[in-house]
Amino acid sequence: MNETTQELTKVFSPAEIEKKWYPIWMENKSFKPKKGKKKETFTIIMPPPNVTGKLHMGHALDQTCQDVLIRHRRMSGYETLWVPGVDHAGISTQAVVEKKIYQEEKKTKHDLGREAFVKKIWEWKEQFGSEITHQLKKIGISCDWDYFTFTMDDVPNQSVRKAFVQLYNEGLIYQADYIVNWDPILQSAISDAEVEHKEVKGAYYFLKYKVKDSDETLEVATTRPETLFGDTAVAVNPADERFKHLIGKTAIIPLCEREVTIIGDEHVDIEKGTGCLKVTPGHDFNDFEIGKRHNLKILNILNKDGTLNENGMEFQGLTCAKARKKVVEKLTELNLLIKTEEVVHQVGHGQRSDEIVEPMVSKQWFLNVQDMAKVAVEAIESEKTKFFPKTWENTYFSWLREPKNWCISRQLWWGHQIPVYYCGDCKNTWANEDKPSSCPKCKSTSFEQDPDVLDTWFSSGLFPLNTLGWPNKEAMEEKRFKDFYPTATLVTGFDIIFFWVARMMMMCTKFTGKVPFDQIYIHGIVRDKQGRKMSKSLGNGIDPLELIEKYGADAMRFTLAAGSGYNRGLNLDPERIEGYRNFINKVWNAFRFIQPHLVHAQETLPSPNEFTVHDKWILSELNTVAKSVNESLYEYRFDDASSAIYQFVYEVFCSWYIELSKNIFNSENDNAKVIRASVLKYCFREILALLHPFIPYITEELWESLKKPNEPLLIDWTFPEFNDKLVYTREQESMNKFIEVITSVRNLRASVNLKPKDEINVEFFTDDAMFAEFLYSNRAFMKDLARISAGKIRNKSEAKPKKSVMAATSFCEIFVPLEGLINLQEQITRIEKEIAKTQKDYDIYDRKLQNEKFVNSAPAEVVAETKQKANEFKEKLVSLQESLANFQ
RNA sequence: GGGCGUUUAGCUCAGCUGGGAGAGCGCCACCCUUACAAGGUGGAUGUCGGGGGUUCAAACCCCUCAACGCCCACCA
Repeated sequence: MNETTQELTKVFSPAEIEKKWYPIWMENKSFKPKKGKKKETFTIIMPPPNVTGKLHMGHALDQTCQDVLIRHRRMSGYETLWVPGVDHAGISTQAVVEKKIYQEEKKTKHDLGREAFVKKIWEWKEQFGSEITHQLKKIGISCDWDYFTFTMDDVPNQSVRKAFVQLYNEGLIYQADYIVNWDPILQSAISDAEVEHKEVKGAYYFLKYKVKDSDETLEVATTRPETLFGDTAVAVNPADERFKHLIGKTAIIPLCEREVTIIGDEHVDIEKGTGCLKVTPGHDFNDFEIGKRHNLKILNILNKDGTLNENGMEFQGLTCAKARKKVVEKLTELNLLIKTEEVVHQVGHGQRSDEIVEPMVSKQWFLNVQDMAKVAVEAIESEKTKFFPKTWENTYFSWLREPKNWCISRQLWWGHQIPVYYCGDCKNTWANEDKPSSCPKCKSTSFEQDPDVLDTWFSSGLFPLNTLGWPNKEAMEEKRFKDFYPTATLVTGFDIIFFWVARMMMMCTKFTGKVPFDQIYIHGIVRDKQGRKMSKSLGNGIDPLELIEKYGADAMRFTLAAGSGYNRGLNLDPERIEGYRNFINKVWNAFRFIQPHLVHAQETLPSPNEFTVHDKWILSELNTVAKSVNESLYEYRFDDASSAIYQFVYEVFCSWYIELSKNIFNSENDNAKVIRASVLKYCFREILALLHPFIPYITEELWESLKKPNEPLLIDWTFPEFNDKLVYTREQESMNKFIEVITSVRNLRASVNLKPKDEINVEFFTDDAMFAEFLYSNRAFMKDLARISAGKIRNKSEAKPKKSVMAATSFCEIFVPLEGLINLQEQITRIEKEIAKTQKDYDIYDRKLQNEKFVNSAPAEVVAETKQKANEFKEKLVSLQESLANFQ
C-alpha cells in the first residue's frame, strides 16, 4: 500500500505507531553516539532505577526530561550519549528474594547459606530484573542500550574495589566501634540518611533514682525507661544550682540496682525535663558522646533483632516496646515511677523497613568524608557544576557543610562485599583489590574476607565513572571515557540530593580530579491533583503504563514536559493529559489537511521573492518560536518550551496559516498553489522537528511521509534554529493588524447572533495607508475568514453608514450595515461598554503621562511607549464615541 | 528547634533584571463551515494570602503577620 495515498483516520492511534518506531530507531542505531556538526559531546548518566522497581510517575517524569534533552541535543549536532542502568538495590532486593524463597520453600536465607542465597538472588535478577527496563522502553527513551550497566556487573565491582582500597590505604576508611542506627528487621546498620523521623505517640516517664548514702532522690525523665539497664551514669548540668552538690556522688539505678556516678555535663539542658539525665551510651547518640567525654562504660542491652539481651534481667527476650510496658509496671509496683506525661515525639524509622531503628554500638566501617565534602562544596561555589534551579544548592550545602562520616558497611549478603581480609594466623588486616592468594605479611593462606557488604550508595556514587568503563583500561577505551566524562547534565529529583548527588560529586571528583557533571537539573516530584504524594495507602497513584495505553506515550510525555520547569511539585490532573492528547490529534489532522496538497510542493523552500506576506509572516513566527524553544531547552524550562510550540502550532499555524491556505488551494492559480504547498511543507517539517523531542513517535510517523528519500529519520535530523534570513518584521505587523480586524468582525457577528452561513457587507474606515493596501490585497482572505460577501475600504473622514453595528481598533473602524436586523439599544449598550473599557485603558496611560515625576524619572523608552499606547487608545476611543453619537 | 519553599481566574500553574495581570483545563453562547466535535467562532472570570514600607511606578524589592507543604535535627 502506498503511504502517501493511504486514507488517514480522523483520529490517530498511538499504540501502533509506538510499536513500529522503537525497533526501527534501535536497528538504525539512532541511540548511539554519532559525530554531529558541533564538536562537543553531551552525556547523561541515567539515575538507575532499582532492579526491584516498578515503573511509576517519578520515573516517567525523570525519563521524559532526559529524553527531551538528549533528543534535542542530538538533533542540535552534539555527539550524544545517554547511559542506562539498573541498581542492585541491596536491601530491597535481598528482602524481595528472601520473602519469595520463604513463601515457596519455607526456607530462610540462613537455611540456604550465603553462597546459595546470593546465587538465588542472581537467578531472580536474571528472570525478573529486566522488567523495569522493558517498562522504560515504552516511554520511548533513546538511550544507548549497549552501555547498559547493572551496578553489580564486573566493571562496577572492580570500580568499587579500586575505590575502596585507595580510600582505605589513604586512611579515609576506618573501622570503629561506634553508635549507629541499627535496623532490627534488616539486622544491619544503616546510614544517617536512611533514617526517617516520624511522629510517634509516647510518654515521658519520671523515674526515681536513689542517691547512695543520702536521703535525696533524683527525678529522671525519659521516654525509654527500658534502656535503664544500659545506664552507666546520671548527668546534670554543672551550673545547675539544684544538683551541683551531687556531682561526683553515686546514684542507684532502679531495678538493676547498679551504682553509677553522677556527672556534670554541659549537654544537659537545665530547662528541659527534670534537668537530670540518665546516660545510656550504648543506645543514645548524645549519651554516646557524653560517655566518650567522661570515659563511661558502654553497656549493650539489645540483641541484633532488637530484643533485650541478658543485661535486661527478667525482661530478656522482650522487644523494646514490650519491655517498656513491663518495666513501667514493675517500677509502678516498686513506687519508683513518679508520674507519666503523654507526648508526641519524633522517632527514627528505617527508610526501607519502616521499623523503629535502635541506636546501637557496633563495629562498622566508616568513610571519612570531611575533605571530600569540602571539595564537593567548592565545586558548586565556584560554579564548576551548576544547579538548575539554583535554590537546590542550599539543600546540597546543608548536607555537605557539616558532613558526618559515612557508615558504609551493611550486614547484608547482597551487594559488593568489603574487600578487606583478615589473616587467621598473624591477624594481619589488609584491603586488596583482587582476591588475594595469601597474607602479604606471613604468606599464610588461611584468611577470611570481611563478611559485610557496602552501602548501595557507595557503588551508585561511582556510577558516572564505572558506566564509562572506569577503572578498567580496556573498558574505558571501548566506552570512550575520555570523550564522555565529565558528563553534561544530571537529571534527578531533590529527594536524592544527599544520597546520590552529593556522593557522586565527592567520589567521582576524588578519583578523577574532575566533577562528574557540568549541570544538575532537579525536577519536581509528581503528586496527585490535590498535591498529595502518590501512595499505595491513599490509592491515588497513577500508573504510567495505563496512561500510555489510554492516551499514548507522546501525550504523557508532553504533559510531563509541560509541567516541568523550576517547580518542586507537579500535580498531575489526568484531564490535562487528555488536553495534550487532543493537541497531538490536532497535529495529526493538520497533516491530513496538508497531505493531499503536497503533490504541488517543491523540494525546497521557494526563493524569498516568491513569498506572499502570509509566507513571510509564518516563517518569521516559526523563527521566533525556534529561538525561544532552544533557549528554554538550554535552561531546562520544559514548560516554556512546550507551551511555546503548543501556542504556535495551534493558534498560529493551524488557526491562521492553514486557514489562509484554503483559499489558495481552492483557486485556479497553480503557481500560488506551488508556493503555498512548498511553504506549508517546509513549516510542517520544522514543526515536526520542534516537537520531536517531546512527542517522538507521532512526529517520526508523520516525518516518514514528508522526508525526501535520501534524508535520515527525524530522530537524526536537524533541530530548527533561529535564522536571521527569515525575519520579516513588517509582514508580522501587518498580519497582526489583519488578524485583529478579522477578530473584530467575528466579534460583531457574534454580537448580533449571525450564523456562519449569513454573509454580510462590511465597510472599513482607516487612515493607515499601508494597512488599507494590505487589506485590499488580502480581500479574498478577509471574505473567507470573516464570511463577508462584500466590503469597502474608505478614509476615516468619509461618511459612516447609518443603522449599522460597529467596532473599532486603534487604526480602523468597522461598520456592518444591518438594516432591520439589529436591536439599536443593544448596540448602543455594547458600544457604551466598549467605550468604558477603552476609557479605562486610556486612563491608565494618560494618568502616568500627567504625572510629571513619571515623565521626568522613567526611562525615555518607557515614556515613549506609554505615549504611543495612550494615542492608540485615544484613537479607538474617538472612533467609538463618534459612532455612538451617530446612533443617537 | 533550624532551614527551604508555596500562597496569582472555579482547578493546575506560568509570570525572566520592578513599567498596561497570562496559559491550559473547566464554564457560557452560537455553530457538524469541505484537516480535526479529541473540532470551530466569540465570551465571562482576578482588591496577584493580610498589613506596612521603598519607588514616578510593586504580583515582582524590603519588613511583618497568617495558612499550607517539604527537608534537616539527639527519642530527657
